[in-house]
Amino acid sequence: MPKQTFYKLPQEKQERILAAAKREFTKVRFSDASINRMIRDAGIPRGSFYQYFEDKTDIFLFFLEDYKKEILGGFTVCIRAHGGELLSAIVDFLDDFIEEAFKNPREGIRVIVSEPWIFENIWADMLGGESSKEVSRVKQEGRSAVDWSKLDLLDEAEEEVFIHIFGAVIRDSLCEVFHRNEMSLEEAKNLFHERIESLRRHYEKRP
Amino acid sequence: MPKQTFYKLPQEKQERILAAAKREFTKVRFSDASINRMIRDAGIPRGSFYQYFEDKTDIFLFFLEDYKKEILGGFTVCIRAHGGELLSAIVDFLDDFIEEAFKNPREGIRVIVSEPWIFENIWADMLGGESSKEVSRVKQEGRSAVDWSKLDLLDEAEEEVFIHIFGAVIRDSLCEVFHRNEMSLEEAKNLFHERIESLRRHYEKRP
DNA sequence: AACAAAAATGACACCTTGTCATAATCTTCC
DNA sequence: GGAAGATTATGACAAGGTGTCATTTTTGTT
Repeated sequence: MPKQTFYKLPQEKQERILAAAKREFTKVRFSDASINRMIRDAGIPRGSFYQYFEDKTDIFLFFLEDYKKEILGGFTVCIRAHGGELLSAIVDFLDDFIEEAFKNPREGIRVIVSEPWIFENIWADMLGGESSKEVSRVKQEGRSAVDWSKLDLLDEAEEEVFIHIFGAVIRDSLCEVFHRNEMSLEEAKNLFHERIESLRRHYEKRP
Repeated sequence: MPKQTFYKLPQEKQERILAAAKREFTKVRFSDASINRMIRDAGIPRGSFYQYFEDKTDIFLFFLEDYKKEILGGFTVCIRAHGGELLSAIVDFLDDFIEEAFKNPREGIRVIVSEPWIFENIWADMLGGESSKEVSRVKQEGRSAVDWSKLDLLDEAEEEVFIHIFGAVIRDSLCEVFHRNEMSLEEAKNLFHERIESLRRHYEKRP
């Protein structure tokens, strides 16, 4: 996370830097992102960057806080719209997400799938772990929007385990869709549907 | 995959290069691996490297073929030892794998978790996709070593879906164990057990 | 205003990668 | 054997990346 100095900066400058970071990180994958380009874009000298951030990871994590709120917030809305049904909600959410990603070819999605720890970082916020107050709130909301009684889980421990399994499947599928060889929109959607349906068949309570 | 020129090289030189690649890729994560170090280690000039390989990814994929055979082969033996019970086999296999990884702190494991597409590449060999003849054979053996009748899967399609879900959970857990904050050996093992047990409870046929 | 602390700055050292002109070597054919 | 042609080897080079640090500028305090 940014150093003290960064937060003392005028709002305008902070935003300019965040915007440049966002442009860079949504354009190329993390490992290809360049500090050089970001500072050129933001119009700050090289030395200043290191006055504000430790390194690329540092500014990325800062940027990610924003991105997280956006994603988790949107998902929570979606869960509510589906009356707490997590699995129906995710299908809907991913359909939109993929469509969007196919429209703006590849942009943005790279943020999530480019490094294993990134999705995990996002996902962890639905579980626990240290996050900023704001993100914590968003996380709590998301979790409590789910109607857990519809799933066949023994106790809170397995509830947590399920969230991990669920997250793993989504991440894995996202990687597959956006990382490997080309795939049509229909194929991509279908890939998700199949997997979520399998989870539903085995994890939803039967009457 | 390597260019023609590489395969015309004397065996000894090929092996020297592969060995150097292996040392590099098992020491640092993919994005930090340096061609420079590899060629220095292997004692070949810079220009030659590009005569043999396209780039870092190219030599990595070459190295990975070897690594895959090792991993998939070992897992197949383990599946057989468990009479085809996939879930029991994976618990056993991962226990060993993690113990090994904790002994030689962090070495090797990086290969798998450092980039999302790597594990997928390995895993894909249990499903299909283009692989070398040798790997294909290993893959077929692995798949047919599993006693699928013990799992509650509708048809071959869901069998395939399950392999993905299964792989996703393992990869996700590996990332969690080796990527994020420190974790004790016991905690790590327990993390896997919990998740595999949940899968077992929901995916194994009930009497 | 004078002094100390904090922040800004860009040149620098050192790394990386991929290319390319040239040199060395191997093939082939007469 | 030797000359021509194809293939391979080689390291210097350009272009770009990162993190540091001595120096200048700004800010805050007495």
